[in-house]
Amino acid sequence: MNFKAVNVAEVRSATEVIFDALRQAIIMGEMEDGAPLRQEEIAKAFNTSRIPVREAIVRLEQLGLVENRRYKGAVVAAISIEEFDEILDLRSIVECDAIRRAVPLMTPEILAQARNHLESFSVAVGPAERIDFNRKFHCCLYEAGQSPNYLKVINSLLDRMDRYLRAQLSLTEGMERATREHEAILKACEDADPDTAAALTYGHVQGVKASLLNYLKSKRKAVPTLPEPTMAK
Amino acid sequence: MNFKAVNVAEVRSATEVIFDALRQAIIMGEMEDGAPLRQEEIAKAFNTSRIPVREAIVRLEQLGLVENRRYKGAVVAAISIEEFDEILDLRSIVECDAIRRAVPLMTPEILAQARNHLESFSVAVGPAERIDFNRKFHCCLYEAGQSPNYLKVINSLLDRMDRYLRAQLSLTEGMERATREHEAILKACEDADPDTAAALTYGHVQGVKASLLNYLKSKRKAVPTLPEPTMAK
DNA sequence: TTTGTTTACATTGGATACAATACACAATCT
DNA sequence: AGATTGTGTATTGTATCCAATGTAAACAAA
Repeated sequence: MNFKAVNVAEVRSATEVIFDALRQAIIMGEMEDGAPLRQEEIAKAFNTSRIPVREAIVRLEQLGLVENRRYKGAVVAAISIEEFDEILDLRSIVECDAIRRAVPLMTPEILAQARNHLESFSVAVGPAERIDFNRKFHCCLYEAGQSPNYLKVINSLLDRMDRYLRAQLSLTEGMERATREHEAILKACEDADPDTAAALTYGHVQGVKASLLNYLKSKRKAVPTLPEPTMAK
Repeated sequence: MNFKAVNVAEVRSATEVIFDALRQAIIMGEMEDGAPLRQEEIAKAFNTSRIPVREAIVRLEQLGLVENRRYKGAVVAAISIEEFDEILDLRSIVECDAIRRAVPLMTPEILAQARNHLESFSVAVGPAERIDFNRKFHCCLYEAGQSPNYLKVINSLLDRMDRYLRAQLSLTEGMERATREHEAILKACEDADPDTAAALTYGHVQGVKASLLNYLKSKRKAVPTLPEPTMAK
């Protein structure tokens, strides 16, 4: 007898599989803002009926990743500039407090792992990889705090925002700044200095907010009323 | 032609109706912690099939109001003492910042409405009514801030906590203290003093945390290992 | 009595079928 | 032409049915 044991309790339902896949696709920016999620199409792709697809969509809707309108279906939810402003303020205060709670509970292992993520982040080439390690770095630190509710809020906000960071993390300037700030945050954690870590985290997120809003505003100003003729199909 | 127009788009789906009803029942404490939500039973009660019931349950699960285990069904989610501690810390900082953002945007109408809620709260007799007006008072102020994401987080946390406030708001002491603190918060808002309003809100929630944790700990200590014989059925 | 096994039943997960609605386009009228 | 109405099709919402799983009672063995 020769088999690989698998925890039966972890076998996932169709709903979970579909939810994870859709969530990942949206977070990674593989679906444009406003792109529709057709139940039948998704069901076929996963070889299931529409029932688990619908439940996955309901979950996405509850997370704010899609907007679901009766008899019209779900589309990937976009974020307005005003909402970015608000979400990043909210992230500032929650992540700031999350890391303050976490610092006293950080073990050498966690700090080492965070440093790994930081290193992977700084040498990553593609935007997707960078976004991924950026998140892993921050959340790795927050997770030390054993505060599942803080984490749920943070992750939910990051889920909605992450894909918009591509532009920032494609620029050398953005990468250098992020790496520098991450380094400072990690050092404060290693020094077991919660208040400094908290202040740096707050400043970091506010910095992201400033550069993101700046970028979005300039982009929208560049397209005053109509898309460029060359963009038309 | 003479008829009252009704926005058909607002006619709600079975899923929405069921979701609202279940959510309300859980918030109001009409279902004990751990009570199972049987799909068939609920479907019969609403004269629908189990499909919309399942989607409603998925939404409740995403909000943390129920725990849903595969092939075992959903039960009303309880909150541990550690989680109360965490949730109330999270509420403190989010509500604190929410009111800070809101104060500059408060109109006389909003302030008047808040005062109404405060008045209704202080004279309310039943715990359910008190919980309701307590929430209306606070959220009425936060809503002035036009920060839907702050509100969503706050409401989600309140949804999970509110029913546990019954005991606090059944005591004269708790009511008097709450009314006094509400009065102070409202005054700071009327004075257009965001920082004072924020500080008072923070203190208010932390006060709730202290008294709630104190109550829960004493209650659990009173029942060391087994329930009293008289409680057995 | 206690432990393990079988079996029947209750409950949930998912597939299929049908109903309700939106949308696009043709037909009609002024 | 333009507006209006009818019609067909795509899509979503819900009901019904079957399969997979959990639960507990009945039963057998020690």
